[in-house]
Amino acid sequence: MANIYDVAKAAEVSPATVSRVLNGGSVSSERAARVRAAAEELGFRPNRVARGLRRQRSDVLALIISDIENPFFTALARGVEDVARASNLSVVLCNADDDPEKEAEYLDVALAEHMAGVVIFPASHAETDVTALLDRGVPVVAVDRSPESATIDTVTADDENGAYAVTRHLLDEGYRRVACITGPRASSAAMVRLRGFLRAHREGEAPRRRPRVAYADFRVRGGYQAMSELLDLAEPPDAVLATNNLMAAGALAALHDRGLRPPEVGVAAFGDTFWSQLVRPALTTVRQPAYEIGQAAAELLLKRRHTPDIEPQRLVLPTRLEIRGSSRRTAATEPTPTAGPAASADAVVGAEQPAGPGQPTGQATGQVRATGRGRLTRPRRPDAMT
Amino acid sequence: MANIYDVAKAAEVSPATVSRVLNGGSVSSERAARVRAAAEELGFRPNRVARGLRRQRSDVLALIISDIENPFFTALARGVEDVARASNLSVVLCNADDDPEKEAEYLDVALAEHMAGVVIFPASHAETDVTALLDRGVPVVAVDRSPESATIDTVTADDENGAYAVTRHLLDEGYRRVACITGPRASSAAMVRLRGFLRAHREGEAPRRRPRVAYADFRVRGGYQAMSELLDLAEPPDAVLATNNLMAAGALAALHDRGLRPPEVGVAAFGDTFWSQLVRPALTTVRQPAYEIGQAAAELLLKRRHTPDIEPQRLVLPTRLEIRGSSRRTAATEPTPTAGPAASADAVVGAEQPAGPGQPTGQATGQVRATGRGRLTRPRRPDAMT
DNA sequence: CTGTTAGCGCCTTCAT
DNA sequence: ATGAAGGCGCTAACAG
Repeated sequence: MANIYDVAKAAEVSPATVSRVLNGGSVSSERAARVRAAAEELGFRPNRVARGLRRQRSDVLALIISDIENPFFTALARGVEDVARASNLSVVLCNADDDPEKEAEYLDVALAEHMAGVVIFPASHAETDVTALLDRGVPVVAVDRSPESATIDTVTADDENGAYAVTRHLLDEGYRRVACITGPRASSAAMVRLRGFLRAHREGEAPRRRPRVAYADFRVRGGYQAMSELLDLAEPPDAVLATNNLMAAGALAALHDRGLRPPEVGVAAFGDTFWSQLVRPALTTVRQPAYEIGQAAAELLLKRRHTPDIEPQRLVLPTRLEIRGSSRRTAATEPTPTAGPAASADAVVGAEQPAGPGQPTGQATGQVRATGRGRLTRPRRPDAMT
Repeated sequence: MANIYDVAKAAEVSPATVSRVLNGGSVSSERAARVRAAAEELGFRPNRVARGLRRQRSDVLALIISDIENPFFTALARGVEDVARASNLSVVLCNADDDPEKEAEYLDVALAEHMAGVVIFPASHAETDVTALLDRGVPVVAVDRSPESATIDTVTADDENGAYAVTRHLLDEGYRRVACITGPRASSAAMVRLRGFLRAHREGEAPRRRPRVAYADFRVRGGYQAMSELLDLAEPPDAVLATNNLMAAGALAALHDRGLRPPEVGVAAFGDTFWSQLVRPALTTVRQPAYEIGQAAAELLLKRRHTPDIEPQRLVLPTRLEIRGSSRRTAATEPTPTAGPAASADAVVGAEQPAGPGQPTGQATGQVRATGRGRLTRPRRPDAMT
């Protein structure tokens, strides 16, 4: 494979001139043309490894996530990618699989490869250690939570207010015993969301009794079991908030198995996904601005890459409440339709359309991208968040 | 950051000795211990960029996929990863987004970074060009289809027989006008699946009339429109096969909007996903062995890495038919249940359980991994494929 | 604007 | 078993 010396020889210039042509140094247009022609002729591709060694920095950015199967991350990845590509950086995805050890390996790779930067969704608050990267000047931005090991740029969704808003919504719909299925106590996300849930209960005009909280494992099965146990109580809840989409799926299955059907029992969930609009009735969710988080993280990275010494920032992005049939009690008290099982339960607020013709496409291929591309033709409700 | 010279000095040996300790050369155990201690002390991390430059090869493997949001790829990625990690290779994911240009960029990166190998799901049969990689000795394995530009190792699912089997199943269930919603004519996957569909029709005891085929775009919206048009025909189909999961979602929505409900109209789809078991009734699918494909691809890559000159291989892996409520006409002719809209439509074949407690978890976290880990406790039906 | 030169960190002969 | 030395391909500093 040709290198710059070969090109230089063919173009009858020095290697430095070839390098300048490649990297935008000042070269007479005549020589530059000769270089380009020679490079083309020889099929020359600059060797990034050598360049990286010399420059002590590559132009590849690592995005380390904990679960590639989670739609949140796919949207996040697009946000990172779109911003990075605009700055001529490539993004590689590393799937740490929620395993601190695997994550450490990828952090090692990022370090040893002198990557341009790392966007990381830390597998663990305590164990994730990014100091080695920082010591070597590799910018690191954390998403969702920040590692204990260092104070760094962080981008998070405003989960607490999201949980608060959706809980308020359930209470406002007239549900009286709203329960929460949340994740393990060790998960800060689970705790933050729970906090918002509890705050909404404390604030009501009439003080309410302490709401039921079930701790599960962020998985479908856990959601199923938690919901089942809640329904077995002497005073079962009449609505439930699941703090992630998998547990919501489990909760829906549990309800279904007992012949209960939202919004008879109200259901809402954290995390808007592909199937949120696909199930009948469609599921009320708190949408996390995954794409925007990715964008913001990449932007912070680029900023810090340019000016390493600015103060670490903490960005908190608002969530959005997507109110759908699963939590609209009003729809449930209407007469049951005859045509199809859920023909009216799909009715949703305002200008939103039923899950049929158009919207699901947006969801499937990444609704969040729509924002970036201006393809979001549906009138947007104002954010339910303050 | 410390380099081997620093370590060598601290350990009072030569840099070559340090290198040998790192890479398993012969070093006296006493010196080796000194080197290790010094390396530990200095927090030394070998610089992979320099190593890559010297060795002309990295130990990172690229997986270039066309759509990170497609569950097929997430499972595929796990398969690649698990095999690669066993050989101490890291895997980075590159999301080419079905864009040949983006794909070319990532191929470029893989080339310029001297990656250990590339597993690629080619965005285009015609445009994807991997010759540059091959010329430089970077092994490339194609998944699903092989690029026109070269004959290389390829791993595919047996889509034609999968389509054949599921179509047979629909016919055997007694559906008489089975239509197919397939992808664009330019997509070889769409054409191969269609071929299986048509073959099943030709083979029946009684020759059947030529079945309806709708060409759509592999997206939800396209599936919706195609289904709508099929239903508008004078003789609408009583069953439909969608050749990917997104179009299936669209088709389901279209049926729903007309008050039709599977299995009244039979529905089956290519691609088993998270929500296949979540919808009611659960969706009959042709499961593609994504994880296994990933494994096989990585294994081919490793093999070729070691022995570059073996003949290119073509592996074809069997699909599996997952029969669920959406295509079981017998269930549909039973009296409509009173408790909940879908209480009985969930009944599924054999030992398979309803979508509640356990199975969805397996799905959500990657059913295919279960196979690898031996966690698949449910009795397996024999493969419907021959 | 252009060429010469040194060296990024490592591995790998080649000697010993 | 060990050390010395060259060079992978590129860029940045310095001269001209």
